[in-house]
Amino acid sequence: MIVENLKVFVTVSEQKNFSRAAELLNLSQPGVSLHIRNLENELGAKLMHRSPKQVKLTEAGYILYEKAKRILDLYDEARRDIQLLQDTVTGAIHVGASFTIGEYLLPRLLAEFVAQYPQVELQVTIGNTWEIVQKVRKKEINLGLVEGNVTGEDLVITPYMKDEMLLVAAPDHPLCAIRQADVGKLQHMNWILRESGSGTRAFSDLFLQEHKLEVQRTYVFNSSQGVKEAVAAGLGIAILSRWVVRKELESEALRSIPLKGIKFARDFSVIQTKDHAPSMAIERFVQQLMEDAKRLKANGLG
Amino acid sequence: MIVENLKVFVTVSEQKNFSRAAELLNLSQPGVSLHIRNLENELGAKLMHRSPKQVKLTEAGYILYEKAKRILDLYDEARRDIQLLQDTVTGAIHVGASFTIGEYLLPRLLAEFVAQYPQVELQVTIGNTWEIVQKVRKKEINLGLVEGNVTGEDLVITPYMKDEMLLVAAPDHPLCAIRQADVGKLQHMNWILRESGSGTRAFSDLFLQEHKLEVQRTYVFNSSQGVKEAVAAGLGIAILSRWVVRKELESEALRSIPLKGIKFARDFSVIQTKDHAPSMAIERFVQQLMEDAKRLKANGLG
DNA sequence: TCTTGATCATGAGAAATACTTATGATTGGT
DNA sequence: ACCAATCATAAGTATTTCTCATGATCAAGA
Repeated sequence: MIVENLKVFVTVSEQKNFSRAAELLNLSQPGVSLHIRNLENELGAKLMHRSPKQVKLTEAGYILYEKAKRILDLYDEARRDIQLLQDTVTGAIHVGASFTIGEYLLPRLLAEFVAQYPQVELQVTIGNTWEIVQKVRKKEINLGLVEGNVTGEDLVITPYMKDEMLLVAAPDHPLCAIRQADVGKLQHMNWILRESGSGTRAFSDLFLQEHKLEVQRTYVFNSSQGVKEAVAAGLGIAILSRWVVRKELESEALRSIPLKGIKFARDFSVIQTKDHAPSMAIERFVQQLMEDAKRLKANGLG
Repeated sequence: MIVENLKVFVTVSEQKNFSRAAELLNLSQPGVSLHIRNLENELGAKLMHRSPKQVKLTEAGYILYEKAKRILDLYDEARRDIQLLQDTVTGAIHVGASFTIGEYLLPRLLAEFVAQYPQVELQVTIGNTWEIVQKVRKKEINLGLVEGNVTGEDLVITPYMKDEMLLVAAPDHPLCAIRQADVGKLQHMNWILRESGSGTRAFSDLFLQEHKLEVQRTYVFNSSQGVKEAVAAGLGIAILSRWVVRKELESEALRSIPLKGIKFARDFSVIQTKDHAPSMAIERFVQQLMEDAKRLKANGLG
């Protein structure tokens, strides 16, 4: 224990007996003597009169005793409060997440959460945005983490983080040669897309539609990994979250193409049903999610 | 330091930076990490989120932080108060003591006192009761510890301990053969006495006079040791404090002769001048003297 | 009076812990 | 892609703590 020295001192003071204190503390009697001697050396004062018949606090000892008792109380309180915090947060959480969030952001968050609340049982379901929203509605999961503009009267939707979307291509793609690409350059391209129902797909569709871009060919994958591989192989271009392509951008396997005057962005949101009060565990989970997002933002990510 | 773990934790919490905390604490950065890890293991909860860009307390960490600050404050208070106690008790004490007290009781008391109040400079003068009283009057010494019935309008005399006097003789002395000696048997004996002015001498004189005892011969020594040697050599008998002959009685070098119906006793007293307020050091010294006497009494001595 | 029991101190060696240096991993900035 | 800052990890060393054995003190009882 952290304050063991003081614990020993208080026990001896109250027992007025080194040997008895040693037993109570599961220690040898010389061990107890040592503790007291250490304290006396550190404080530069004799703390107790010792004799075979009587152990009695000196004045200095009494001063320390009064403080030490309060210190031990405080430490116990701290331990109890922390324990209580963890005990309160029990039960199970079933989290749903879209592929982007579930594969690239959630793992670290979960690790932190279980470290702090080890009593909570966590289950994760990954699916595309549409699937997750459906499961939240059917209460098959407690909360969903998805991207894009989900709507629904029966749902509570809380954006918690900005997500930057990037237009990516293989490094040897013609677009990469252009100094300042603009949207006009994107006509008649081959596009790699996620399947329908995916938030990333919805985002891409919206972009293509808004800028009236003609598409030459499309390839559809139902995983981010597939999309990335296809883009890297030079099969086409894609719009993906920065989180998804972070590693590939660093290793130059993919390249991000900035588009003049266009900043792709969307929100990551928490989706919950309206009706019943969430459990303590869920509340804490959301709280930690928010804090984590804040921390990422402070670090210049988010 | 006793609460070093918490000190490290608080420092890191406030600096929000392990390395900086390490510098402040004169520790290596891994050392700091270790402290925090130990705390986390002991409390079974993660205390801080660590990242190169930010160190932040978890909820459990915040709980501990609040308590830890108060614990450190309490410990500092304790240390300060104890230091204050010892600082207050400074200066010099000049103690005078009669031979009996000075040689047989004072040494242990002094050892205890300097352990508790190391800043006090102690000087001791040993002399017979009369000499000590004179020195107190002349303020050559701060206080005197003497035996017997000292009187004096100008002095404060505080008895603090009973002293038992014993009639002692060599083991082969005729008196030792008598089963129940009484005062009558003490006529025409050889007596070993201390010099005039000694409290022990005054006690002996009073005893001889009260019981109208004729003395055959007297030998006078100005030290207890001399008296004991003379008695042991069979030169005569003497009345001495139990404290003086304790060892000799145990080793059978001398024997105590109980006298029917007579219990020798006198007081040990503290002698101080009336006029000026004693220094803190002197006050504490007297206080400790009293406590020590109480402790001896509790142990069946006094 | 001698022994006995209870108690605390001390010393030596063993076990546990803390500390440091060197190195690795992560992250954000240039 | 590299650099700087920061925390984690590993291995070896140093320090501290612990226990066992023993010694000293003291009072009580045979």
